[in-house]
Order: sequence, then C-alpha cells, then structure tokens
Amino acid sequence: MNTNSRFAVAIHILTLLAYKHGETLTSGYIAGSVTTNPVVIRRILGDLRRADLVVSHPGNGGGWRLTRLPQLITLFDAWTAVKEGTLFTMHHQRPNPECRIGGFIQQALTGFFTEAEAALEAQLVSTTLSDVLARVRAISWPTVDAVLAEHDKVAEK
Amino acid sequence: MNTNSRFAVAIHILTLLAYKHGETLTSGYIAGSVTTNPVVIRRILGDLRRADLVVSHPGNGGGWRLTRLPQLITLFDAWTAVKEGTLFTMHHQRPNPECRIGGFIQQALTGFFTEAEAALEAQLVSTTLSDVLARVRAISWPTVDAVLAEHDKVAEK
DNA sequence: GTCAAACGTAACTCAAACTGTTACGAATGA
DNA sequence: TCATTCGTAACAGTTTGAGTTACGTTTGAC
Repeated sequence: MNTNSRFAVAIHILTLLAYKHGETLTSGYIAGSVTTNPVVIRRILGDLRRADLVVSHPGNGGGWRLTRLPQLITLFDAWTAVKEGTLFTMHHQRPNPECRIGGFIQQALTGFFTEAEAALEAQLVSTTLSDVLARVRAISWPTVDAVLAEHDKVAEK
Repeated sequence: MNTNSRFAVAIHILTLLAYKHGETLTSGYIAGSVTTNPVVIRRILGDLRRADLVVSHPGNGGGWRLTRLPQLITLFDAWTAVKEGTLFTMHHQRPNPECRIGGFIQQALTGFFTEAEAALEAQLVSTTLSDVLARVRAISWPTVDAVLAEHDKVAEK
C-alpha cells in the first residue's frame, strides 16, 4: 500500500540543492548522495524541471540548481512534480453496473478520494525546503556535538 | 504513484454490506458486485475481520455481515484494515551516510511523512459508511428518476 | 575547431507487487 | 450425509519500478 520512492528521492535532491544553494550540482554528484545511478537522478530532475523547480545546464561545467529560494519551494511542489494520476487506485475491473452499489460506487469514491488527497496536499504545502533543511540540521546536531567532544578529548592529551 | 486497489474494493464491500444490513452475504455474491473472483473478496474480508469490522460464518448458509451500524464505521477503519506499512516509500538504497544531507534525510523525511499521512487519516475519519451509502443514493437518484419516468411513459400507453 | 564533460532520453533487465485463478481442507446446517 | 461456504496456500500473468547501458546533443575551456 505504498507510493513509489520518487517523492522521497525528489525531496532528497531538492534538499541537497538547497544545502548547496548557489552552486551547480551534477547528476553524478547528487547520485553519490542518494546512492543510485545518475540516470535515475536525471529522470526525477526532469520532472522537477518541468515543474519549474530547477534548471539544468548541459555541457561542460553544467549541472542543476534551484530556480527559487528554498523557503519558496514546498513539499507540495515536489509532490505535484513527481506524482502521476491520483493517489488512490480504483477497481481494475469495472464493478457490476446492474448492482445498486456497484453501478455508482466508483463515482462516489472519486469524491471521497479527492477530499482525502486534498487534505494530504494541504499538509504538504505547509513544509518548505528550508524546513526540511532545518530538520536535517537539527537531527545532525548531536552528531556534530559528538565530533566536537571527540575533538576536545583528543586536544586534552 | 498509486496505492493498490484494495482500499477501493474494501469500501465497496463494506458499502454493500451496509446496504444489505442485517443480511448475510457470501463472498460469491459480493464478487458479483465487484466483478472479481471470490477469493479476492475473501482476502480483503479477512483483513476487515481482523480489524473487527465484519464477522464471517463458514458452512452452509454462511457468509459475512458488519459488526456494527454503518454510521459507526469510517473510511479510516477500512484504510487501517487494508493498509500495510506506511504510505510513502523511502529510498530503496540507503543514502550516503558520509553526506551531510544523505546521512540524515530519511530520519527527517519520516517526520514529515508521518504528519502528511496523519492529515490524510484525519480526513478519512470524518466519513462513515452511511455517508458513502448516502452519496451512492444521491448519485443514483437521477437514474431512478429516469426509470420512473420511463415507467410513467409506458403506463400512459 | 577540438575535446572532455554533462545533459536528455530511449531501451533493456531484473525484482517486486498485485490481481486473478485453482485447489483443497475445515466448518456448518439442512 | 452432503452441498455450501469459508480460509488459505500456491501459482501464473501482468504491471510497475529501479537500475543500467548506450548514444546523440550541448557546452565551455583550451
């Protein structure tokens, strides 16, 4: 009962571009952070480019960068860029049109599914790349502290 | 970027049981409305039974019925019954732990994904089987009107 | 102008997930 | 006793997705 992993990878890519804001990153470099093939990265970056979130420059010295400041890009933007169709899948076979329920259930479900997806997307709008970057930093903080503590311990000797 | 169709089928099944409330329906009968194999229906009904939404009776004259009134079963109940794991999928490969972003992005994403899924589920809580049944009836109303109109036309002759 | 670097995209492979199907034992009521 | 129905395992065919290879195009440095 899952979506594919493109949304997670898309956010990863965008967060990396936000972290290195101002620099031009290659798909090879990004692939090194995501641990995958550069083509996989370029595919998703293609979606993000079509959504006007990033720009690419081919050729020597080329690569990718954000089109706007990280605080102006939301998770909803990334979601819209990589999602295809609707979140919920209908029956594969069309239900029995002779049935009082089967004949109308899909039309009814479409409404409820749209409402649920809208609630999801409303939540995604409220988070920006800056928020993601801030949370990554907050999580990595203890690790940095540990590094500094280790540094001090070595310095004592 | 889809979930599987079990959620849609589960709601279909539950709505049918709500429509025929009080009766015991067989997986074969339900399969006739959904237009699929009875085993597919029994698989999903098994999930719904584990979630205490339906009860089954094996043997001759057996079948399925709801454990509560339709207005006491929500789409969230159905969702919880058939969903497996989380809605959003993480990277298949673990990101590069040496990277300042890759090392922490999944932990950060887990938080945002949980929030988004919670928003989705909050919306699902607000809809009951009675609501679904009411919408099916509202949609089918024009059709019933058409049938009655046809009936009147025939009666005139 | 030449060339190395990087994008853009098509084509392919392998694995996983899902639906549908068959099969068969267990339970049940007539 | 027996037909009916659940419960579940096992399997096939299809679809989807990630990863990979390949190759043409674009670009900047020299």
